[in-house]
Amino acid sequence: MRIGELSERTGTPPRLLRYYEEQGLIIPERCANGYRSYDERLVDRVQQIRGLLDAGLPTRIIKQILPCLDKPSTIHFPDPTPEMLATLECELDRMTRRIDCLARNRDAIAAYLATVRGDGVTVAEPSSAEQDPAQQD
Amino acid sequence: MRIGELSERTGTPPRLLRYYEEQGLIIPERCANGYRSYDERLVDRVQQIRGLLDAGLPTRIIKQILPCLDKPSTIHFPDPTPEMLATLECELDRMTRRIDCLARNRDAIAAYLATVRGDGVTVAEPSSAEQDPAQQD
DNA sequence: CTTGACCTTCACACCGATGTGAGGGTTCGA
DNA sequence: TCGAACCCTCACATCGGTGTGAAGGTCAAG
Repeated sequence: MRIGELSERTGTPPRLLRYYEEQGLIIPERCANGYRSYDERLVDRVQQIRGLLDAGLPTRIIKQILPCLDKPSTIHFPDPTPEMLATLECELDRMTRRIDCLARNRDAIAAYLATVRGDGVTVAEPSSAEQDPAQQD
Repeated sequence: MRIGELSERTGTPPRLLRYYEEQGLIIPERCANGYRSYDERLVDRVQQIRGLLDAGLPTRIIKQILPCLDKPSTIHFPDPTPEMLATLECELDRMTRRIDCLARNRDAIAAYLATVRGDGVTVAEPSSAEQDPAQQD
């Protein structure tokens, strides 16, 4: 598919698709006329990229971890250098910390919302601290 | 404490502490000589801010959600407007999506690392897909 | 053939988070 | 009293992700 279609299907401006390419995150084919030609799988990949960018990872890092995340076979990466592994471990760690931070704050927001909505208890008075755990997301 | 100590204790450059103040995220006292004076609790708060920033939230949003996250009493916020609640729900949602994305990719990285490290299986050959689920974080 | 929708590259601009430095005041110890 | 180590404000620079426009090539439909 060409850039317009990928743009629509991923909700990503063409400019950004070119930017991601420039950063080495995706590598489209080229048609005879110079147009970019994207593989179907790049739809998912682009959404993955956007998600990671939104979560605060820079393209430099995303580029490093993407090759390890290809679904087909889990081991797309023949010869990972030790420093590569170290980088991955480091990022693994950072991501875990991010997740913890987000989860903690999300839960706090959820609790706040549950409280102000008066889900069984009428605001103020931090006395009892139990009710049904129906806060599924 | 003054800005230097807070800076050291949070690993945050003084410039950023001033920036966070400018953005309304923290509001230090002022000594007679004009120096900023930070409350002990701001150590945690600053770290929380940094975590959220690192997780991709802009200061504008952090400023909105911080008041709902004060530990002492969960209901620091007397009169939340409906649009405020809508904002919070929206952010709750975004954070959940971020968490999902991060968790998914983190797990994939962990799986990759487990594989290349040869944790019981010797690389290549994507044949069997089971081993002990000992990937606790 | 022309028009319009699509694509190309290039370049400049914006915004938010952060770095850095100038110019100047305060405090404390030598 | 002097110097070092703080602090202040102000302002400009950088960097990454993104927006936008100019100048031009390709292609299908009228």
